[in-house]
Amino acid sequence: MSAAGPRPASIFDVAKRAGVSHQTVSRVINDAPMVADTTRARVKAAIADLGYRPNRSARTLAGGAVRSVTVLTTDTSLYGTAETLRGIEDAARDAGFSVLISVMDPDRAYSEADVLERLPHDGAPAIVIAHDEVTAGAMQALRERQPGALVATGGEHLVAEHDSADWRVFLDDRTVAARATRYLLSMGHKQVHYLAIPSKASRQTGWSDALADAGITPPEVVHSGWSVGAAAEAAAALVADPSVTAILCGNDDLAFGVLHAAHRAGRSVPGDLSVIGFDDSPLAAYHVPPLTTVDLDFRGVGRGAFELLRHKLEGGSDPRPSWRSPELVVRETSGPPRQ
Amino acid sequence: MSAAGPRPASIFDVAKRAGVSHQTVSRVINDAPMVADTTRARVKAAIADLGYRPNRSARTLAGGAVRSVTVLTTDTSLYGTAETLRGIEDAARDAGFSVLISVMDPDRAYSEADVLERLPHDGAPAIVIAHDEVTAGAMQALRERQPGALVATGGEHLVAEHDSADWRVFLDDRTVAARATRYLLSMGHKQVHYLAIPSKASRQTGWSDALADAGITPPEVVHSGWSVGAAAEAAAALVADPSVTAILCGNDDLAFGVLHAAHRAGRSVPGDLSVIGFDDSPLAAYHVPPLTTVDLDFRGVGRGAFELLRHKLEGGSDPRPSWRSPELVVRETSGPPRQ
DNA sequence: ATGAAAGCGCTAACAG
DNA sequence: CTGTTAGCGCTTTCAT
Repeated sequence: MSAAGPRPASIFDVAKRAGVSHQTVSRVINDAPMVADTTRARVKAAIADLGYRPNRSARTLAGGAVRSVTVLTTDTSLYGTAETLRGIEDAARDAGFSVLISVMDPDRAYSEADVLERLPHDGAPAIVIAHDEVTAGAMQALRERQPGALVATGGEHLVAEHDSADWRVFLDDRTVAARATRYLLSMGHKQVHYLAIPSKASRQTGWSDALADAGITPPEVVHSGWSVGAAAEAAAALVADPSVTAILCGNDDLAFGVLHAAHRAGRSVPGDLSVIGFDDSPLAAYHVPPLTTVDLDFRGVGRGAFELLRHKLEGGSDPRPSWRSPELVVRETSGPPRQ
Repeated sequence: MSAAGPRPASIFDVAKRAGVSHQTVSRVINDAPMVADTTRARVKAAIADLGYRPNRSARTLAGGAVRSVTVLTTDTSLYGTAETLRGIEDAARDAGFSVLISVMDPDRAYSEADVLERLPHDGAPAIVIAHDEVTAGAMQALRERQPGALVATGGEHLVAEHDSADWRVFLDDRTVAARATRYLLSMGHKQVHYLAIPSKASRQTGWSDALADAGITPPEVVHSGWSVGAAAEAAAALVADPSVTAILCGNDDLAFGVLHAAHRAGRSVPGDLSVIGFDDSPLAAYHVPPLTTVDLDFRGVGRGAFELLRHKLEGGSDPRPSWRSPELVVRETSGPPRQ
């Protein structure tokens, strides 16, 4: 009813076999200096013979350097989240960290204690992928309890401006949203509508700012769930309205939903209607027609989040942002309005 | 340069504050019987006051019941993998387990030691989402080292038939692949082609079996990578061939790629060409045109994998498969060949 | 119903 | 360069 057979080899077994103290073994497995080459070799041989592998729990407990990150998120299947996670994993693996992932329910309420409960122990390093109320709450809770061991991605809108930014990593989707909106305007569209993802994304701000700058009153935002299906429904009325010629969508999935709805409503794209998404998900370029969207380097941001966390943990050289800036990728779902 | 401020409260702090021994506190946090109600209340109050939370590493080290699973996989962004992971997470959370995820590089070679390295300690419970050589290798390595603490999903083709199935959980995609093939044949297609995902999936076997049963020699399989783009390229020649009227694709992404290629080649779907995918990913129903595909309950399988693992760990009632069987979902990318 | 003692496997701080 | 001594915070097992 239980796991394996005999008790796994411990550091003491290795020590005995190599004829050294357990401490020397510890030094070897931690690549510490001050070990004679011959000793090191002998220990390594013993390790190999015994199939010894260090016990992570023991290491953590004994207070060695931290080697794990917990990622808090609500939905691993959303493109942005999944990619960010990938980036974190990549970077963490390179650094020899293991990744714990804790998925929260977007429809539940979490107390501070509930959030802390998700860490392996108090003060454990964490990265929050914040894009909704639940994750934003988790972010705040950890921010207060362990500011030195927290990094969050996203949520630009969620924190006060004066707050130091040394614990957050995000893409400037606001600026690019404004750019996308201006691009549509410049092609002759008189108005640009916005179909919003559930998260209060700053891209919405960029959109309305750009409209305001152009002297246009932003129309009412249409809200959608995260799924393609939800978007298709939410946008049904919008696409049916012949006066609507351009829709900016909170992400690619919503854009696909809009495209579907437009097709059903008999409106051609981009002839009757221009549609722009956010994410540049893998399908965007291969949709029929290919989707105009915004390239968002979530994977890079994930890497950046990990690097920043590690920096906070261990010091060392300041990590510099290394991800691509958001960029508008014009494909075939956008064009001038048909006159 | 380090985490939080003062040392987090330990079981001893709680004990002192509640005026009991640390052992009693342990009993309380483990819901053990044999604790007076008043004592229990007092301890709980102390826990709340101090904001105490048990340290997972210490618990694990001390040999308490295991409360974590490590999931080994190669790609968290593939639909099937992501959904399976979701299912595992859901079930694990319900059971109070934490989920460790270890993502392997599909293009690397891993020794047995490399695989074991990814577990927090020897004998730690693991679930392998096996769908390529790397994960299949990990599955075998763990199978040998710790048969009692391993469950794998997928990989029906990877193990000998006589092997007991008490550690694997999978969808019967072979049968449904045969059914899909027969469905195409029954509509009048003389031949059905297959665009394969990199993984040696049993759906390919189902396809060729169905053709053979119908007295048709299966055409050469066309191989594709996992991405939509790769599929579009891999299928370019196939879709350009007017004698090809039906293509079964290894998954939905490949199908989207084929649809894209077909569009570029000027072949109409389903008039000139029928296309069927696997997965019923969220986009399938909303593609233009909606994709005929196979519903695969990965999330259910993920749950099932966790339940099975837990059963192996703790005994208890036999978990029964609770996921949906694969089912063909006919939408608008399939039909009779144009005569 | 509660407490005391021992130890899980490891690292840290000190001795040599 | 190497060994010794203390814990880390918790759960056993055995007393009481």
